[in-house]
Amino acid sequence: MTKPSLDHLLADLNEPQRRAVECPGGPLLVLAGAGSGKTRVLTNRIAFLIAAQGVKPHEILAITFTNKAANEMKERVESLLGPIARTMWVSTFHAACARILRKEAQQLGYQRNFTIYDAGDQVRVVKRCLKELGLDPKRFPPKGIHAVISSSKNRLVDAEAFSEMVENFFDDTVAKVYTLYQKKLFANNAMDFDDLLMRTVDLFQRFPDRLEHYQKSFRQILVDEYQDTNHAQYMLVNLLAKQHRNICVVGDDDQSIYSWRGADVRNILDFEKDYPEATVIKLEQNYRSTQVILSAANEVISNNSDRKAKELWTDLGEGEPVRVAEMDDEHAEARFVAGEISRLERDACFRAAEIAVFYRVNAQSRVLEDTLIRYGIHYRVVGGTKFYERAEIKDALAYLLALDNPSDSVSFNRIINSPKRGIGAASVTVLSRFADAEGTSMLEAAARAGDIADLRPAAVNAMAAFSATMSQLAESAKSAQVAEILEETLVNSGYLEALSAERTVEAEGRLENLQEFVGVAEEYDSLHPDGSLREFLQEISLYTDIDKMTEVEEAITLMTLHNAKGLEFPVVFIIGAEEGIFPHSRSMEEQNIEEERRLCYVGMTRARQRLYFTYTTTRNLYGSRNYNMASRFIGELPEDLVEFERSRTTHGRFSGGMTGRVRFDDDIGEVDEPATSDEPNFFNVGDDVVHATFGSGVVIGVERGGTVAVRFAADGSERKLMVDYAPLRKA
DNA sequence: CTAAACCGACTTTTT
DNA sequence: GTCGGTTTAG
Repeated sequence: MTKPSLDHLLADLNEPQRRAVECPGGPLLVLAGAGSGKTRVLTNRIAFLIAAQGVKPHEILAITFTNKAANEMKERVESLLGPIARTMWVSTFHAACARILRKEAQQLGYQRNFTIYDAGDQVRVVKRCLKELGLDPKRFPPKGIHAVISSSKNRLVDAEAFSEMVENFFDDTVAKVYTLYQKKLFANNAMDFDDLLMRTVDLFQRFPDRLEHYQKSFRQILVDEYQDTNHAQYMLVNLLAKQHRNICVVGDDDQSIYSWRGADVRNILDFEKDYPEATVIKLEQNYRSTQVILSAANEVISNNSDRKAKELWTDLGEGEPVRVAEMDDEHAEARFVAGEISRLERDACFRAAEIAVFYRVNAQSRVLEDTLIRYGIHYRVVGGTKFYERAEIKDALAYLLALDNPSDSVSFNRIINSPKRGIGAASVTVLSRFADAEGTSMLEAAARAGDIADLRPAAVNAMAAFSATMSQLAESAKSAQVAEILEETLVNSGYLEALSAERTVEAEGRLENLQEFVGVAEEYDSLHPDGSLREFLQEISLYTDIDKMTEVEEAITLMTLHNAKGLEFPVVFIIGAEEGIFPHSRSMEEQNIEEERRLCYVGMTRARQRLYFTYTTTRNLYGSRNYNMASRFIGELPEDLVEFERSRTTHGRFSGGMTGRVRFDDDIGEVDEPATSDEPNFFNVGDDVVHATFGSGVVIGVERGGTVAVRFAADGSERKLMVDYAPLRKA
């Protein structure tokens, strides 16, 4: 790869973009509106610094919020500069901190193989703390306590500082839990997500030479999505930038939607106060959406106070009006969306992959999914229950973590009786007490189960067997590749066998997930032939599903508005635009309307060509019926840019007989509704059916979501099957 | 110790 | 409506 010419790096940039790329150094604030080409500015700027300013790649620290964004940036810079770009630090805050902390672990008394606990693990530890302190989890909900601890860490308030500023009884209790919680993490040689940030700042403050070392080495620092940084992250970058003051932050205050996670818009709003000599550049030309969409979004967001004035514009042309549809209920809404999608694919030649539906809460996706299945529209859901949060994946992961870090008691507790080994809560408590008394890990204690007087013989045997399995696995883990270790673990632990023995549809799915996990490990092995289990775990622990979201199959995309940030689609539906849903009732209580409005702005500005809003007059959510008004955000749309329509429903018509084939054939979606009665994939209770594998049977139940329950003649087993996927037909 | 029954929570979640 | 956690019965 030859050096790119500077012209190449500056070509096709507009004036402000070019100024941002060329800015030689010093503090730089780029206010980048949605779709204004900020990623391009960021990558070209990095390349420019290296090619024209003589900055070495390893002197660059570029921070993004997702691994996906980091990888994309790395790739793009690499395509500009070639492999030397690989020595750059391009990563998330958490990954950068983990890297630093692994190197400096001894300074803080940690071992470098510390485990990183995710949110679920964290709550589990809090629960244990509550138990040990004899506190009632009803009065002190673990999740709530954890939230306080987490937000304290994000504000760099450690357990000690927290204890000193206690103001009431509740906080006093939290302080005790917080202190014990930290003690436990340390004993487990573990850190939680928030620790990664807080402890790195702590490291820098306690060991100035360490700070100086990193300050010196990072000559240029760039931070993306700066509006979403929390206090700890703010401190981190500002500490690191102190020496060279070459700090470039990019963001958009109008897209700050994570304040509830500790993000502080002040960080970006006050940048010019922090750095009075800062260069400020606004990117307002949008290369994504039609002018109608932008004008509508501008109008909505202008209802917010306390923002940096910004007005997006485009030369892509006016475009279609924003369409707003009122529907009777969530089913009609779903049918409207499905009908429009069919129409767009047929008449306007949009591909499924170009269409997305956004909603405020995950629970809204279910009805939509049911309907899409019935319409035969392929979809994929981003977010929701995440792959790495599924029980079986966490179990498998816990085995690997325990092999790598024997001190990790959270992982130990997870796997000691999974699969069932007859080691119940009582035995584990005894074991835990023994481990504490002896000052050893629980795994070590299990190996010495025979020495523990209070254990039942059966439990002793089970623990000895478990311990033997673990040491055998640890032994072979020394030389094997990750995928082999994983497979061996699943087999030798008996996990796979227990799952297979269940013979249920659920277990089937879990086995598939585990297979996929093995696939992930195989991919890692082939990508990193010299990798280790530890490095694999490191990568996995900071990984989320969104990272691997690629536009592969032809399917529409379903996700929450939060997950939509940073993405774009030619066609966007925002559903459930109702007071109480969006804006969400919780945010209204907390007076966070402005953040909801920013969320709306984010959603709208994802759309390239077509934008839809839908709302319903009545909605069933969480099992009860609600009557909502249209969202205030609908009212904030400029009338002349909107095309409004209402479902032409005759109210009160229901097709009777709840046999699982309830249909309302009375609204706009009607034209595209597939026929039900002669559908090949439609079954009623009592139908005789034949399955390719299981043989003949009878339908004993019809459920929502295109699922039928079938009892099979061969073995009398009852299975739930997806009619659209299962090889099932009427006899 | 395990399985069934029961109870209540439930916004969003880049790491 | 569903999940996860806790209680209770076997």
